[in-house]
Formats: sequence, C-alpha cells, structure tokens
Amino acid sequence: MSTISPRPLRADARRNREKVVAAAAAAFAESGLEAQVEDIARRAGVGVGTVYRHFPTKEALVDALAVAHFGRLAGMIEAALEERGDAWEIFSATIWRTATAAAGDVAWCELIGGHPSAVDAAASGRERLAAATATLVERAQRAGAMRDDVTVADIRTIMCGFGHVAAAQRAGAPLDWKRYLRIALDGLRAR
Amino acid sequence: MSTISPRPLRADARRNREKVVAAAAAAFAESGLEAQVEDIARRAGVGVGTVYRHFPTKEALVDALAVAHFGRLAGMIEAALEERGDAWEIFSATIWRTATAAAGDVAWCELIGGHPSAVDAAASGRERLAAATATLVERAQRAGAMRDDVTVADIRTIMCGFGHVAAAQRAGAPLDWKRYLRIALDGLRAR
DNA sequence: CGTTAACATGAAGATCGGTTCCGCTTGACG
DNA sequence: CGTCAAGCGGAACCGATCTTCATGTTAACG
Repeated sequence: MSTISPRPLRADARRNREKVVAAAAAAFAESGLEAQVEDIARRAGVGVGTVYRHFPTKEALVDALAVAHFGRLAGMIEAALEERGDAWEIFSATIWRTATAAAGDVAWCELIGGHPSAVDAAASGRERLAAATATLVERAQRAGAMRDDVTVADIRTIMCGFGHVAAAQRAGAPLDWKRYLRIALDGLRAR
Repeated sequence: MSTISPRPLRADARRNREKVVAAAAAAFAESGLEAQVEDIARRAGVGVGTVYRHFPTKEALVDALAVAHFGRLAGMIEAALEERGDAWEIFSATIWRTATAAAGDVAWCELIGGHPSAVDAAASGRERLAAATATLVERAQRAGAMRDDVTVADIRTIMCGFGHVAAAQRAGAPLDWKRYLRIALDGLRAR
C-alpha cells in the first residue's frame, strides 16, 4: 500500500529536502534529539520555514530518523542471520557491531535508550529488529552458549542501558560503554 | 565549618520549608526531575514564591535532593562494610538493596542514571559512595568471587544503566530492571 | 518569454516553564 | 495591643523553542 504521489517534487524542493535530512542527521548525531530546528536549518543552508515545509513537525523529523536508524539496526541483525559459524561468536560480534555503529551518534544512542518519542513511527523497524534478534538468541542458546532464561526483552533492556551509557559518555560522563557491553555480554553467557 | 545562622527561622517559615521539601521529594519521585515548580508548590500548599524563598532555584532543590539520595546510598554501602560473611553475597545483596530503594523513585533513578545537573552538590556523597564501593569490590575480588578486572568505575557504569532502565520502566517502557541487574551482576562474577 | 503554482524565507506568534516582585499577611517581641 | 521585619502569594515577566504566515522567489511548462 504505497502512497500515490499526486505531484512529483520540484527539483529544488527535492534538493532542499535532502539537505534538510542530511543536516538533521548531522545535528542530531552531534547534539542528540534536543538539537534545535534552527540549527538544522542553518546547517542545511535553508530557512526554518523550509524545514517545516518538508516535515510538519520536529517530531516528524525525529521519526524519520528513528525509522532509518532502527531499519539499519534490523538490517545488521538480519545480515548476521546469514552467517555461519559459532553461534555465540556471531551473536556477540553482531551486538558489538551494532553498538559501535550507534555509539558515534548521540541521537541514535538516545533512540536505543528508549526515548519516548518516535517510538511509534519506528515500530515496524523495531519489530524486524526483535524478530531477527530472537532468532540470533535462540541459536546461541541451542549451541549452549547463552543462558536459557534470556529473552529478546532482556537484550532490549541491556541495549537500552547501553544507549544511555553511550549517550552520557559522549556528553562527557566518565563512563565506558565498551566496559558496559563486555560485562553485560558476559552476564548473558551460559556458565 | 558550620554556617552561623544570623537569624533563626520563623516558626511558620520552618514549617513551610519542610512542606516544600516533602512536596518536592514526592513530586520528583513521581514525575522525575522535570517535575514543575508549580506542582511542587501546589502539593506543599504554598505559592511558588514560597518555594523560591527557601530555594533560590529549582536546581538548588534538586541539589538538596541529590545530596540526600547519594548520602543515603553511601550509608547503605558503608553499612554493608560492617557485615561479615561471604563477600559476594554481601556485595550482590547490597547492590540489590540500593537498587530496590532507588527503583521506586523516578528522580533517584535519574540521578543515578547520571543526569548532568546536581552532580556537583552531591559530590561528597558520591565520593563516599565510591570509596565504600571500592572496598566492597575489593573484598569480593579477594574472595575470588568477582572478576579481577572490575573497577568501581564499572559499578558506576552498570548502575548508571540501571538508573535509566528503572526510570524508563517506571515511565511505562516494557523493561525490567530486575532482569537487568541479574544479568549485570552475573557479568561481574568470576568465571 | 509569460504565467502560475510550488516553494523559500525569517520575522512574528504561541507556548511552556522557571523566576521575579510588589502588595498583603503574620509571627515575634516589647 | 501595636509595631514591623520576615514571610507569603501568585500574577506578571522572561528566555528559550517550536510553529505559523505573509511576502518574495523560482522551477515548470506552453
């Protein structure tokens, strides 16, 4: 059910839209979700009005970003499902890979951390993410490498904590998300 | 170096101050640090002006709360140092105890989670907390029950994640701070 | 080239939450 | 009881942000 686009976007409008999206991604990555619309407009080299022409609300912009980020995460996990080899290795390497990707982007960390907004729009991405993760977890458990009582919800919880730690670290807190992950992953492992 | 109080507080003023402190604690516990001054005043049954008479700033109010909370945490850890018995048992039971105490109070969770503000005022509490925790960790390691590479900073990181997870859970997120703690503590344990 | 609908702009508007301040009230004290 | 400084109330103020809108600009198309 793709939406029919009654009118194709004008050339300059399309260009500006892309500039806005890129600027928003950069601003959010650097300052987190509280980045200001005016800053985004400035980075994009357009007026705030233009931002609002393409996205009715700042939240819509965040939503778009959330969809992209969660989609990317889902893609990474789904790709891991194709890999062959030690199930625990695949699982932990995948977690590290996704965490490393997210850690450099404050907004991404905040979204993973479970920021209330934008959750709805990214719902389908979250679904895919959860489904793929469930398979990954199951395989690790079948291999006897992961505690049997672990569920996808636990992974989500762990990653929620990760997002917060990573965001805080980037904001200057004396924390270390890599230490966090090492400990958490060890906690997931079978004894 | 106790501050000399040039004028003892008037009776009604002292009463009001206490009401404000209690109301603030309740409001913050329920709504987190973003609880509004007006709400605090309403709960206390006073005007906002009265709140500001006793605390020059909302931040000062948060600071006072932070000092109290971190002091309480430090007290709990210090009390644990007096206990005799299995070092790991003492350590993990203490973590559970502190976490359980904090989990019912959104603001407390947020403070543990590392909310930027109020950190300075509670510095001494944090110091005590860190010192006592260091001893607890060291003992658990001497007993061979905790991984040798774990440091106080790791505990702080873990608890930072805990604070966020617990706060999010209280805000309605489908998370479980107990599961989080179980996994994290297992990750700290020696293999 | 002319027409026009789409688009861009950024100052002004709306809102929200912390903070101030002035007029009124009240506890303290002789 | 009278005086008055301390204390109180809460409407008004202020700064920060998101959002709108009236006006000017430009791509698209014949």
